[in-house]
Amino acid sequence: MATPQLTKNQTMVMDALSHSEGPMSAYTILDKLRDQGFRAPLQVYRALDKLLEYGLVHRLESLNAFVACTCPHEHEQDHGVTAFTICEGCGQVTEFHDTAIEQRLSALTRAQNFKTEKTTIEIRGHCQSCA
Amino acid sequence: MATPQLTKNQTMVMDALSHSEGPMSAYTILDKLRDQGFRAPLQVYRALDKLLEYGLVHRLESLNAFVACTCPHEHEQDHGVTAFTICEGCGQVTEFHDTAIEQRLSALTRAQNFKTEKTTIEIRGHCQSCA
DNA sequence: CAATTGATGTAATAACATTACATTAAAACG
DNA sequence: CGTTTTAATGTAATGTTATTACATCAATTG
Ligand SMILES: [Zn+2]
Ligand SMILES: [Zn+2]
Ligand SMILES: [Zn+2]
Ligand SMILES: [Zn+2]
Repeated sequence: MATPQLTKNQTMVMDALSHSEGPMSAYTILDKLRDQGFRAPLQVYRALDKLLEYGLVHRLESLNAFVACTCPHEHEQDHGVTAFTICEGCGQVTEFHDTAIEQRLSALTRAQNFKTEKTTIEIRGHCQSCA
Repeated sequence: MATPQLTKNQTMVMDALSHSEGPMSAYTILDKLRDQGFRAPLQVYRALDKLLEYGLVHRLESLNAFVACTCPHEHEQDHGVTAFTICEGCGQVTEFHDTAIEQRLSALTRAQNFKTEKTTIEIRGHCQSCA
């Protein structure tokens, strides 16, 4: 699915995430955008839903927060299994992809006849600077 | 860390999870235990904190819910990386462990000098029956 | 027994997310 | 162009998940 032109609200949320150092919760995004006219959580959640659908943003399940995708390649379609390291010290999030992991998980789920739709891999710990 | 004797509240929460078909949210557990004297969320959350610490229970980040550990071996200590398949259809959760995944993740995090404390792997999709 | 530590009870509040309904903007079509 | 349809937005209310604060009680320790 090619990414369509973003709407006004989608663009504002995307910009907020892109310019952020780390992940932000929906309510943090809302606060950042209040002086640009945002009033209600739903404005953020609706924009996030689309951005997630387009693959421009990822949700971090263990933080209830969102980050802009840092994949180098374009977001034309699904970019396979995405994994993250998340530093408890500085909040830094690093996105990475690994085909070995992907293939191993694929083999394991195939063995139990499980049809995968979405895979979450989040590694909490401390980065080099915060160790 | 050897698992100490469970307290009254911890035992009730553990039993509720053990006898449940699938994962339960903290508030669902609270409702199940109301007629056994539970009144407030904190009674559940405090018990869950301990059960998680002892490795008897796992938290599913993508569901905000909890399941009893189904590991065959005893819970004397950390049982490495735990992964789950979660069926969107019937709610069935399957816990599994794989050293290949564990080693690959270990290599990847070591490469970025990241010190792992907790790893979350959750695979959402449909089980064989619900495919 | 006094002091400390761990567990519990209760209320209030914070943080995260969705439902419902009205309105407006954009796209598709004759 | 005007009509129909679809997508996006605005707003309020509510639902769900989790924590803070403070008082009490029980078990352990010296
Ligand atoms: Zn990405
Ligand atoms: Zn750090
Ligand atoms: Zn387990
Ligand atoms: Zn199923």
